[in-house]
Order: sequence, then C-alpha cells, then structure tokens
Amino acid sequence: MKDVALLAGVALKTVSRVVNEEPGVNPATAVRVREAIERLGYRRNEGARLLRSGRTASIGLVIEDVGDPFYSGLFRAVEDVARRHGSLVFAGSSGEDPVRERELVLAFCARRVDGLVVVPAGEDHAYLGPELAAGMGVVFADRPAGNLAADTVLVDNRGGARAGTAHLISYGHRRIAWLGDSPAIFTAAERLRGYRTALAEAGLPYDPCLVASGATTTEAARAALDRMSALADPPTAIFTGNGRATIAALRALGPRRYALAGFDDFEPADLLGVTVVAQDPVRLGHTAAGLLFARLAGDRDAPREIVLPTRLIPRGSAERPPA
Amino acid sequence: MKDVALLAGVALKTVSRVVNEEPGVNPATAVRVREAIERLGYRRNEGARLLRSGRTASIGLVIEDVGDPFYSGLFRAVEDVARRHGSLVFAGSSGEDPVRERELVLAFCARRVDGLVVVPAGEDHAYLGPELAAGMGVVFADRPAGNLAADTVLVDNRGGARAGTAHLISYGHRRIAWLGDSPAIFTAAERLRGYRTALAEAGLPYDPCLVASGATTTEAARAALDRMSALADPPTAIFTGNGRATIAALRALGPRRYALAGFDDFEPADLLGVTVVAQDPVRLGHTAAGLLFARLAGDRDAPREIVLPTRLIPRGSAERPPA
DNA sequence: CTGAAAGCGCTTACAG
DNA sequence: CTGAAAGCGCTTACAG
Repeated sequence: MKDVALLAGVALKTVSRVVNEEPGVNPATAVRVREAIERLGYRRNEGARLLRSGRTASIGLVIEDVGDPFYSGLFRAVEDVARRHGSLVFAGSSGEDPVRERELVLAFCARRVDGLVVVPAGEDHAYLGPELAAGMGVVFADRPAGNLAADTVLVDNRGGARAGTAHLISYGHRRIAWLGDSPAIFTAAERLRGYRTALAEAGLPYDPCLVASGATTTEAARAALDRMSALADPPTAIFTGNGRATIAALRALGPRRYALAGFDDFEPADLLGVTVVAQDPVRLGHTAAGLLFARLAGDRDAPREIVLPTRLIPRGSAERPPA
Repeated sequence: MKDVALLAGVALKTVSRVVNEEPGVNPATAVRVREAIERLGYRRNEGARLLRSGRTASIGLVIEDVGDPFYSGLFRAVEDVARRHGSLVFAGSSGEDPVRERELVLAFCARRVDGLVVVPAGEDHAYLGPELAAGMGVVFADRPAGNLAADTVLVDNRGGARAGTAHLISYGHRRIAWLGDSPAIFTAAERLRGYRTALAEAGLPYDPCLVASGATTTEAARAALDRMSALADPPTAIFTGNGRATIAALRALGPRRYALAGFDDFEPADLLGVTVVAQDPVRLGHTAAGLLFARLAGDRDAPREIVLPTRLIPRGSAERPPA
C-alpha cells in the first residue's frame, strides 16, 4: 500500500480510502490510485486490516473427518452459511482424537477466527473458556460439549434408533442384532439406548450376545455375525448404528438373509434397497452455523440446545418377517 | 501480551521470549510470565505474529464441492500433508463457477495464504500472476490451469476411459452408450476422447446418437436411455463418465439389462457389483499438496505436470456379452 | 477532498 | 538475562 501511495503520489490514507471505496475521494485521484494498484498487482492484506478491526471474517470447523460423506455434507452447509455472512472457513479433521481436536481448535483460536463449529471428540472443553469470555462464538454440533455451556445442535439419535428398531419389531422380529460404533462415542451410546428402549417397549429382552460395539469394519462385522449365527437362538434382523456399520454389515452378510435397517442414509442406499433412519447433515450444518452467526450478530441469550429429527425411509431390506 | 507483561512486571519482549520458548530467560521470570499467561487466559495472536514474519502457515484449497466424496477425499489428503507441515487449510467450493472460484482464490490471497491448491472451474488464471510473482505457491489439481504456468496434477482421464470402453468391447459390445458430464468440463472432454479412441481402435464407428453429455441426474439419464433404447440399433452397454453419472444410470436402468462400466469408484460400488475405472482422489491430493510444499520449501524448477494412472476394477456389471 | 500521527499485537535488530 | 525502539500493513481519529 505504501508502494501504491508512492507511485500514485498520494498519502497512504488516500489509497486506503480508494481500496475501501470510502466516499469523498476526487475521482481523478481515485483513477490514479487504481492505476497504481493495477500496475503493482497490489492486493490488500486482510490480515493487517483485521488486526485493527478485531474481526477476521473467518470461522473454524472441526469435524471428525473432512473426507467422510456425513461430515463433508455438514461442512458444505456451514460453508454456505459462512459465505452468506462474508466469512471464510478453516476446516480440519480431529480423527476422533481429543488431543488433535484441541490442537486444531487452539490453532484456529490463535488465528483469531470469529467463531467455531466443533464436532467434539473429547470430553473436556473448559480450555475454551477464555475464548468464550473474549466473545468468540462457539457452537457444538452432532455431540454435546464436555463441560462448557455453549450452543449445541444434536440429532435425535435415541428416537431414530428406537424407531428403526421398532420398525423391525413390527415385522415380527424378536432377535435383533446391534452392530455399531463404540458406546464411548456419544451418538453410538444414544442410539444403543434407543435400540434398548424399543426392545423394552415391545417386551423383548436385551441380550448382550446380540450387541457388537465397534463392528464398523467388514472384518469386525463378519466376525460378529459369525458369532451370532452360531447362537442357539440366532438373530433374524440387524440394526446398524451408522453408515459405516451398515455397509460393513452388508458386505459381511453374504448368503445370510437377515432383515436389516441402519442409522444414516448414504448415497446409493436406494439402489441397494436399504432401509435407513436418515439424519440430515446439511440441516445440522445449517442450524449450527446459523446459531453461530446469530451469536456473532450479538445474540446474548442463554446457550441453546436444538435437537433435529430423523426420518425412517423404508426401502425393502427391513420389511420382511423372520426367515 | 501487553497485559501479561504488565501483570508479570516484565517488558513485552520478555513475554514474547517465553511464549516463543526462546532461550536465555531466567527460569524464575519465565515462571512468573507463564503464571500471568494462565491467569489472563492469554493466547498469542498468530495473525499479528505472521504480519511480521511473512508466512501465515495456512494454505487455501478450492474444489468444486467440499461435500462431494471425490473432492472431500482430495481435501483429506491435502489436510494431512498440510498438517505435517504445520499448516492450516482454508477450504471452499467453487460450485463449477469461475466467478466464485476467483472470489475464493482472491479471498485466500487477501488472507496471505502461503499457497493454493486449486481445482479450476474457470479458464482464465492470469489474475494469479501477481501472487505467483510474489512467491505464493500455486498447484492445480484434477484439471489444468487456463493460462498460467504452474504445477499441475492430473489423472489419466483419457487412458482410463479408453481402458473402460475397451473392456466392454472385449466382451463383444459394439454399441456402447456414453453418459457423462458436459464436455465443457475438462475431465469429461478427456474421458469422452478416451471413449472415442477405444471405439476407433476396435474399428467401431462413433455414433453421436449414443452420446448423452450432461446426463448426470437420474432424470437426464432416464431420458437418454429411453431415447437410445428406441433406436433401430440400440446400445447393449453403457460407459458412464463419472460417479454421479454411474449412479444416475443405475437408477435409470430399470429392467434394461445393459452391461455397464463407469469412471470413478464410489463407496459401496462393490456391493452393487459395478465395474469401474477408479481414480485415487487421496493420491491426487497428496501429490498436489506435496508439490505445493516443495515449492514453499524453495523448489524453483520449471512447473511440473504429473499425470496419475487409473485402475480398472471388474466387479461384474460389465463382464457379460450383449443380451 | 487529503494527509500526518498513533496504534492493532506482535517480532526484529540492537543496546545494555 | 532483559528491555526500549522501530516496524510489519493496515485503520482510526483527528486536523487541515
């Protein structure tokens, strides 16, 4: 900017005015400045500008994996909202590691992002206290924060899993296997709870032999299904706790003809005729980002918790009686 | 930092030294400073720091859609490389819009990112000239840049499509339909070229009636297949130009029993038994980011162009003679 | 309509 | 081992 001022023969402040399209600049002067800008290929340094103004017009997004279809859908929605507010998005993957989550969050804070949308991997978020106090917006998505009062957007995991399990029960299944993530993960624990609720409501016993937590790979799913098939009273249906578990189960099923319903919709689930309990990552992202920008716009209400509904989509894999 | 210095009763510079873990600070002083930092919840402002040092330890990534599985895989790979180099990633979606691409790129430049990985939507990248001259690293991925000499990582689209089409031909197909994106998109044009090459090499005529460009939605695919089925000499096989076209074609096929092979692998393609020509988005991202950080480390060689191979994965949908 | 001075939060280069 | 001064590239607040 100094160089531009020199070349145009004006003061720094005048260049600043032209760049910011502030009124009250002689048109002829403005033209001279713009020519100099063009000639020098000058681009304003946003970092320097924002050092004064306080805001960085950027937000940080921490998700489990930017490459995962569910979270990348969420990202897309956050991006859209951010863009509408003139904000850029730093995004990073925690990989379900609390240490990495903290690193990322603090790196974003050090860049002085205006706000943060976080899918928490860890349980402890007290370290965000100073940021919150300093006016940074923080919204947790998909899972609640550990020990920090902040806006949160969740999905009705329990209700969805309950509905999916009840759906299988309504077709006459009494032995329903559960394949899903470790209950150390909030959403998995909630869904397992929904599964148990549906069983209880139907007067069915909860049988730990039918529960495979951590069975989200093909190998693990196969092992679990092999074990369960060998039971005296094997399952006739499966409820899978997330998209990865569903695909793993489908791969592992082989010739077994169990009914199946799964949590999470995925792109060609319709082609596979898989019945799912769908959650909406785009709506999740929209809602979380909406909350964040409302805070940044000055909303000072108490922290909110929003719970989004799920939707059962019957496609054939679940709608059959026990073989 | 000023507040910390005040509270600890030292000069600004001493706080700076402690924060940067520079040697030569009295341990007792350091402890006092660290206490003040803790008490105040102080976090160094990276933006201010980098204003002096020049580097921002961040890069920008422009892809077509952060929510698309192919590009989000690329993102994940770029993130991993960036992380290894201590860099954060701004990411944004161009939505195949050259104007939006330019906006994003310039917004990243204004934030003074150290480098850029761009999947170009537009044809003109001369506007990046000043940045390149100023030492910013720029790598184009998936598609070549318009009119700027910069590192580029591509996929062997032509060779892949040629191999996929030849695969269908090897099973006796002579009438092979093409469903894909508009040839205005570089990768689509290249793949169409590969399809034509395979036909020519087999002595088969190129029939425009069998080519549906823009057929990447279920409706468009259905319309195209309806039209082609009604031909006097209908196709017996389909080659789809990308993942979306493959899924659209599968949805549109209905009772028609065409052989099918498609460009792009997708998550449960194995469950659907779909034969694909797979490209590797993770490798694409790794390679592009690797090139970028090599530049940032001082590599001054002439711009490179790297072309990555594809891999044909037979899964059943293509391996059958004409009905 | 235009500009000189001070300052955003930090580091660099130098002095003690 | 510690600090006062200048400056990174910009804006704010004020004066002319």
